[in-house]
Amino acid sequence: MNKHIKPTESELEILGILWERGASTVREVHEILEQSKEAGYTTTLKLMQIMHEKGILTRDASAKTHIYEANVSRERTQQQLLNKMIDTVYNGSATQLVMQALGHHRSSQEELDQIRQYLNEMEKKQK
Amino acid sequence: MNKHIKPTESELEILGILWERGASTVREVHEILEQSKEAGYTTTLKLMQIMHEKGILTRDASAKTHIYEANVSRERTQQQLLNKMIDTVYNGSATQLVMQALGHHRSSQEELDQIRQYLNEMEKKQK
DNA sequence: ATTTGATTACGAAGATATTCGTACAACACA
DNA sequence: TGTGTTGTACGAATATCTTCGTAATCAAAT
Repeated sequence: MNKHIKPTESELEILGILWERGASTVREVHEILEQSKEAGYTTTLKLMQIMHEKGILTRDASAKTHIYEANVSRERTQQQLLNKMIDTVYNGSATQLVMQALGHHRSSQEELDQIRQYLNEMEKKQK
Repeated sequence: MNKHIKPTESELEILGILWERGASTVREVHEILEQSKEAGYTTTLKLMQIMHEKGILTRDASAKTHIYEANVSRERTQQQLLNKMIDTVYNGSATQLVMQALGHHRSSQEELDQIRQYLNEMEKKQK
């Protein structure tokens, strides 16, 4: 089965936090969420419970305070969203997306080199 | 005023078509939409009417068959979605996104060169 | 043991998005 | 003029997402 991940906006925010922190309690997630967004605690709780029902999160409920963890990989989710975006918004051109991404974010010298190296490797493989 | 664009999934699909085709009738949009999605004609109509109400589309209603056009630029919308995506899903790293985009889409030699050239220009500007 | 604080469970309200049936208007042409 | 076709308007049903109040549960502190 090739599970089709389609997290909502709010769910993505929570996933982002769990990917960064790893397994966490609702309170921990909520406290980070609060920094950028106004929300009640039970709202965050409910969201995470629903995500658990959907299978997006796993949880350890052995202790009173449950511990949640992302059950979809960051990479898979990234790739899925990226593909969708290239398809609908960039009309299929990954190159367009790449250049726009580069154009609007200051990249360090190291990052530019990293990308260049990546390009070189890709070229070799093509031959 | 800096309008904050936040098209829904369905709206994005329609925008994508209008960006490609330019001003179009509901039927024209609908026929393209049908190729990748199942939907009734009136559903597409309603969506485009709502988008018009929201200001996402303009329309010429002088003739019986109305003609719709995107009222948000592709670039602005791309940038907005891209930023959001880099922020939440790529943890702020545009470089990560760029490499993943390159890694999963066969790029032609021309495209690779184009990107390299772009990198060089960016480097010059930095100094 | 009782109180206090933190946590989860549950349900429901509100908001938004999606879908489509039906009615009405305009047009085409036999 | 009458009939069929194509289009828009409108409203409503459905689905989904988001938010939060309240009650029940558990644990720690007094």
